[in-house]
Amino acid sequence: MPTQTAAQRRQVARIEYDAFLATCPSRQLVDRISDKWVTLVLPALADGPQRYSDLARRIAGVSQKMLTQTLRSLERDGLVTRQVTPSVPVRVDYELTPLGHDLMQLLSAIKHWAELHMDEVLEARATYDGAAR
Amino acid sequence: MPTQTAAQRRQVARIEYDAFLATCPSRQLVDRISDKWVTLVLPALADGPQRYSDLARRIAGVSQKMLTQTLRSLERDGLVTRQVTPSVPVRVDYELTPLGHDLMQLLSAIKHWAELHMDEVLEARATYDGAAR
DNA sequence: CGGAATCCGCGCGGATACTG
DNA sequence: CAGTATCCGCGCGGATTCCG
Repeated sequence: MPTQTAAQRRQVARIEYDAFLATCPSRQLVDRISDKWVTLVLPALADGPQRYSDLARRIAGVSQKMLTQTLRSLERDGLVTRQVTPSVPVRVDYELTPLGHDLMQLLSAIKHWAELHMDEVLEARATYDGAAR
Repeated sequence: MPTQTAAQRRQVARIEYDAFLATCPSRQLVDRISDKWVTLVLPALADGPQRYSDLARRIAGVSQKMLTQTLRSLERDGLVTRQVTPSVPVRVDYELTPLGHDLMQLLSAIKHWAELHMDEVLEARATYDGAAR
């Protein structure tokens, strides 16, 4: 008589498996990097320090919630610094750290690649969709 | 007497604004590239053609639904090709196109960067969390 | 100005079952 | 083996409101 049902054994296997994934360092960073807003915020900081409101305007389409959330996680990961100037009204500047500058260059390369090859992708989509119909 | 309430004007502005974003080509590709599974599938194809089941095993953690969905979108965008061998059982191989190979190199660079600097990020997180508490 | 807090819809994505 | 189809939870992220 089995002490576990098949469903229970599957459940246990899944948990151990997830634990293995959690301990894989690169996977954690890949998840963070492959974030919609991260890939837009970092290149936006390429030209030096930016104010919060400037970022919000440049990355048109982002809500303050997502912008703040993204900046906090980037600060936590040591990729950007947050500089508060206690004037009236308050002024907050964000700047890339050396580490963040490294990553920004990689993401900017992808952004540049996207702009270069967008037409080829659009063409491929048209062909694919046309053949299917 | 205004013909629109403030809420209505805001709504109109939002729609025109979204339309502008939709016509921005690079944004569409950035959205596609900054996909959790895309950044894992493309590097997995770096060593040449891979069978569906091989990919499922290498990218441990992906469901068939997500793997299939990701491969379909990559095929549609002209980044991978799908080769069906009608044997018994069926065999399906996926391979990078020249365009996909280009992008794969950029994503592999990011994956490599993540593996290299994961320790620094973990250290920054520990410092950040420690200071906050 | 630069957030924090709250509410909430809906779409991503996992689990399961079935097919050629 | 390589999918397709269906159900469904839950977390992402937008909208709104309030604060220092």
